[in-house]
Amino acid sequence: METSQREDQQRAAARRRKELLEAADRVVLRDGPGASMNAIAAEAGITKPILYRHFGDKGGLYRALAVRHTDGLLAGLRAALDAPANRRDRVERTLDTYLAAIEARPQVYRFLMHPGEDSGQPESEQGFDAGRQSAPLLRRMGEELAQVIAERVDLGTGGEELARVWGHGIVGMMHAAGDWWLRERPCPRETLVRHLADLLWGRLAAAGDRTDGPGF
Amino acid sequence: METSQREDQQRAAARRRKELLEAADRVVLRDGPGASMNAIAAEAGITKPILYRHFGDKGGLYRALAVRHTDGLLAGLRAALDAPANRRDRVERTLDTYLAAIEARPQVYRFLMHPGEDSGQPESEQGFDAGRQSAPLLRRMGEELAQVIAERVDLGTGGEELARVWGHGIVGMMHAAGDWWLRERPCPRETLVRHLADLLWGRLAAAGDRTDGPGF
DNA sequence: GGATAGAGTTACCGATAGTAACAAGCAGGT
DNA sequence: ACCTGCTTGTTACTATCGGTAACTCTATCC
Repeated sequence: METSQREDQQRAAARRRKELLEAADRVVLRDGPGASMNAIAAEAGITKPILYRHFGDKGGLYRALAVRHTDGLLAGLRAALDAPANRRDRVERTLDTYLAAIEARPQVYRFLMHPGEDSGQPESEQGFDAGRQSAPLLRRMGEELAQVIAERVDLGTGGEELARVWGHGIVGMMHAAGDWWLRERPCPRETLVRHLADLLWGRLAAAGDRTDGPGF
Repeated sequence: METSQREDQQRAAARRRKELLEAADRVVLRDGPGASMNAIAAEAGITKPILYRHFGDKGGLYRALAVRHTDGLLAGLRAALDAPANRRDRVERTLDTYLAAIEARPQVYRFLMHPGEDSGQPESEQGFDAGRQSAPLLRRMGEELAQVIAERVDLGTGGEELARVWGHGIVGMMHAAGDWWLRERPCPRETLVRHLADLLWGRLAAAGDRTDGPGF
């Protein structure tokens, strides 16, 4: 059995690429999304042009980095979404999976979602990049959820379009609420999950008007 | 009546600042969020250091720009939110106000929300800035909505916290769905508004499971 | 031994944010 | 008349960053 030279080289390149990505990960998590290509190359023990040979440009590197993390998160969400349970439980578990992920690794979250903000010391403002990572993650999650909704919920005619609207809308709700919650931590995670599920369960429509209060 | 020299100067400075912001607006809307300080200064008929004297740094300029647009949008949303109508109508009108705004001026929207993406020709990737504008707008809208919810909806004890969760969640839903809709335009605006309002009205909870389809 | 291919380096380019340092107009006080 | 102080404006510069061209080194295959 002869592993051809070609195959060997390709495997070596893939391994190298993975090493570079891990180095980039360390730097980005340490220096924030403003990490420079020079810094990443130095962390990997090499120099810039090699990074460019592997990833094309900075966007390519950051995209590869984002895909790594995004895939991990999406796998978890898919599991929660497809679990054998009633709908309310599935929704709560999915919300909780997402929130637990961003709670556990806020640095990664900020890299994926808020690539414009430094995470560490108040460094110079310039040079951050890869702003376009957040939208793809949100969009991928939205499409994923839309598909699950369309598959498992009976929405009648035109349900496919409705499912997509809801998929993106629910993901956006989860994202914005999670972002706010991560910043202010106003309540424990389960509470947030319950509140959001309540919202999706129509509690806003069911609640009565307030008639008390000053002036009424 | 002596207008003191000091007051005159301050008014002149404010007027100048407004002119500069208008020039910056034109450039940003033409060149996308990657507009350089040099380009903005040239459009205003001056040179860079003056911009820096007025706005401190690029973030300051972009922040001032964002505040301008954000205030306009928020005023419209407040009006729709406080209109004398039943809750469903208010919700639909608010959603429609937001979506109409981003539909009418997508360039402004992209500047506020996706500062990382060029809008025009595929220019060089570097130099965009002011990534942190989108979060403040979303947060301000979330807090605004939370306040209206807390004021007008009876949510029982702990309602204030619930209102904030919902405020941010609903704003995120609106934002993500709007972003997706603006990109793909899969349906007319009224349809999107109705779908989102239906989601908030608990139609997801009320719908039955699908039992048809291949394999079941 | 000599050609070939990849990994790696140095040294550079062009653009950008941001900053001195300096010049010109214009008030008011002496 | 002259100086002082303030604002507006300029030119010319620095530092940094993304990205690239051209070169070297090493190992492998013929």
